[in-house]
Amino acid sequence: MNDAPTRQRIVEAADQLFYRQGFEHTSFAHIAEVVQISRGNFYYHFKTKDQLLNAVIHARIANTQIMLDQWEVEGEGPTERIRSFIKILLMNQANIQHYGCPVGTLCSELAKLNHGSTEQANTLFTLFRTWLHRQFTLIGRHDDADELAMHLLARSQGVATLANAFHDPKFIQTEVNHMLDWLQTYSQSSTPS
Amino acid sequence: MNDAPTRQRIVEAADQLFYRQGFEHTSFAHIAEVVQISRGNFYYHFKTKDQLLNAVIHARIANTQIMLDQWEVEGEGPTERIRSFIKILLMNQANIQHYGCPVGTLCSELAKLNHGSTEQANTLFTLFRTWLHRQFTLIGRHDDADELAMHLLARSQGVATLANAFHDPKFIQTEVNHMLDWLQTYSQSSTPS
DNA sequence: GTCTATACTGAGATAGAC
DNA sequence: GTCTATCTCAGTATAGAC
Repeated sequence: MNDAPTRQRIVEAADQLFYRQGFEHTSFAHIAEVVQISRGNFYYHFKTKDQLLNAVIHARIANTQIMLDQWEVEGEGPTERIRSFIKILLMNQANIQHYGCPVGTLCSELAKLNHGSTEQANTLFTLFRTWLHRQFTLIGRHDDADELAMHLLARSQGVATLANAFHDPKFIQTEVNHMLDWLQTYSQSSTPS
Repeated sequence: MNDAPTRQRIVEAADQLFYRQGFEHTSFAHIAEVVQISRGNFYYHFKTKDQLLNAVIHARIANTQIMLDQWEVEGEGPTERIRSFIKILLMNQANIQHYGCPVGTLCSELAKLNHGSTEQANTLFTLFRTWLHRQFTLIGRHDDADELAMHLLARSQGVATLANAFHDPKFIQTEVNHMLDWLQTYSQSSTPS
């Protein structure tokens, strides 16, 4: 099924289970079952559950960076790139309806647990924030690039949360359209005053 | 400290702890400690943790309904009432930065736990949704009242999630202002085509 | 209605053989 | 690097005295 080194397979399985069931609710036993190893073997690779969480967060950070770099290369311009961001709501529609946003739900859970890795998880948000910031700056919104970045981030977060509660694909589509329209009003002013 | 019947004190303490620490992370021992009763006594009032959760959700539904009714009475018109909704982000600013939105975080957690009370918790969202729906209808937006309600709900959810991650009061204020501006564009068209 | 005592379970974590 | 066996502890839940 998967020939990757055990450590990596553990991280991948944990990543999925943390997303689908939450960090706290996911037990070593469950992960071990998915990876098809014994619980004992587990501790050869990760001494504690928190260590595993850190590995998962770092993997997510790396994967997110790769995705953002990809958008940077593929997108013809900043507006087109921001569109890529907005459209992940559609790309991951099914998962979002089932489990919410992987970033938002993890950060919320860790914040409640008062967990030491809360800030590490929040850097996932920061990754998107600074990337969007750069795109809006390129559009010419030097003064409010961060504000626009946060605004868009907040809107997609909200859509994910409600989509998770109401399971309504039409709602996601409608909100994505609104966000694309909203973006369009800024891209037209690409040569600012 | 609190002379209310024990059952009610348990529900109130659980409500707070579920909000601050999450449902799963909160133990009977912790609640019992807050309420100053023994763990054994606990089971006289609630046979299971799920029963307690249901009591908490119903208490929240009742309290939310009271708040919405209050806004209905106090607000001079639908626009003013919707402003009350938007401004809870400022009213509860401190709590939201610490613990996120009480509705959103509970629904997200229960969805991940695949918990039987997920739908019950989601009715909290529905309460706001239908209330906002009515206000937008009164403004004259008969055709897209629900869409506008969901849109506003989503935006406040997103703001709560990011405020929880970044702890930035200025961000909340900025977004609230944007929402109030957005609302204003609709209230002016109160006599629709 | 409230208490103490206790049973039962599952989870994180360790030791040591292979 | 992987396994089995085991420890410890916290959490839910029950029984029964007061």
